[in-house]
Amino acid sequence: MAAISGGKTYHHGDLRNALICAAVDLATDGGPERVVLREAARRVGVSPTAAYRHFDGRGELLRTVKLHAQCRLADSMERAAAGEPGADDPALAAERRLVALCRGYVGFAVDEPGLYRAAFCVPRPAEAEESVVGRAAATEPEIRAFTLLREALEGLAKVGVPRPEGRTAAGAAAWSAVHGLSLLLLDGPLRRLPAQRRDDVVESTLAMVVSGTRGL
Amino acid sequence: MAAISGGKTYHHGDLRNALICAAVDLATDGGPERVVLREAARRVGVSPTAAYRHFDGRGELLRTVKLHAQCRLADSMERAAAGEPGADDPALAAERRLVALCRGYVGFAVDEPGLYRAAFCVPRPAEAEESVVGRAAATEPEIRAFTLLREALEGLAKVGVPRPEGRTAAGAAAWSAVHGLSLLLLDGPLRRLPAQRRDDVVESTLAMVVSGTRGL
DNA sequence: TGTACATCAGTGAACGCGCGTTCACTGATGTAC
DNA sequence: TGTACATCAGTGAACGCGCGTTCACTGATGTAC
Repeated sequence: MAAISGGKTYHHGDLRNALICAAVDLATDGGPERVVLREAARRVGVSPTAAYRHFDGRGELLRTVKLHAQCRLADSMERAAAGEPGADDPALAAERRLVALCRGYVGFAVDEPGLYRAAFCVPRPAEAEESVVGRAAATEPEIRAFTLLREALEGLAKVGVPRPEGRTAAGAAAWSAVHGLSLLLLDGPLRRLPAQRRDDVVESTLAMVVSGTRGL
Repeated sequence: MAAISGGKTYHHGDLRNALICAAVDLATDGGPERVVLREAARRVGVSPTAAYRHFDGRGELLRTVKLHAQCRLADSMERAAAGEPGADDPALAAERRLVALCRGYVGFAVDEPGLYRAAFCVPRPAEAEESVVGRAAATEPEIRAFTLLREALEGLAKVGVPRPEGRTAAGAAAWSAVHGLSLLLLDGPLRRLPAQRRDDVVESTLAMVVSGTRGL
């Protein structure tokens, strides 16, 4: 039942959440591979063993961080879209929303590189193979970031822009563009671009997405 | 001087290259983090220490693999472009070349995921920080894959398609699209797409690139 | 209200692992006289 | 052509590190009577 409220409760009170927070911090400054069970426990001031009361092991801790990071990414997108002024022309409004979502996506990647990478990290081999057997090929829930992009494109479709048959693919294309851009900016050869040039590249890419999906 | 020729020469004959090959093999099936100095030495049948005659350490070995992977990527792009039939209309020819290069890019990523990831791996923190001081902010050589894309866009420009001021940015945008697409297909949520659907997504993305850069 | 007991959430020490790297060394090769 | 020696390319054992995980345990909490 665990009274969730603050302070030092009896044992620890909320160790699971404390560990998640520590692990998220680790990911924030160092990416997913920095998420280390022992270090998380250390930061919370607890023995490594204690973590096993709350998680199956390192894998589950990391998976939790990954989900958290995905939420944060989607939040950033929605925040960016919420700040966008509407427009009388619904097609223009839909286009603006799409662009804003993309800007929120790339913005999150640039501001929180570690978390961003965690959102897309991939479990180590052993686990991945077996889990397909174990969980009957569990279909992973669609990432909200992608849902947002897809819906924005559907909004465009309503006012007649992208043709229905290409719509899912258009979503994937748009996603590819912002995802690739983000990674080139973070880890890739665009890493050292000064902020001004970076914004240019971001805007060009978004222009490509908008005018490019118009044709699909 | 080392007579490079085959067989077991005196000491080893060509240990440096043998280690590189082993390390490339490791990267090929496991990505950059699988590149482990001890394992490379083991595969060649040599003590780990021997590697230090030829490399500064693990970092240098990995950097060598990375360069190799980048070359392979560019080769794949050029091969794809070479197979493309020309066209009477130079604008069409230029567009086809761009698309072929992109197809070669994504094709390499899909066929050689480990190497592809190695081509874009990023050195561990400590090294990165210090090397900037040590090598006076050495500008890394431009990746040939990007040069190819940029030149293809310049080809398009000659026949009047993208406007000059946006050309570099257009290159980055195109690169972003194929890079992001590749990673979503490899590690990301598009990982489990059946081959047919995957091709659809690839073609849509390429269509977005072409029609999208036309407007820049 | 008080006591006995089950349960839950932690501890601390230890395991085995594989890594990168360093040490003092040895044995093969090539070179000068 | 033969010998002494420098150099080069390897060996083998060891270091320290930090990790994930398991073990038998202890101490605090909540519950039944």
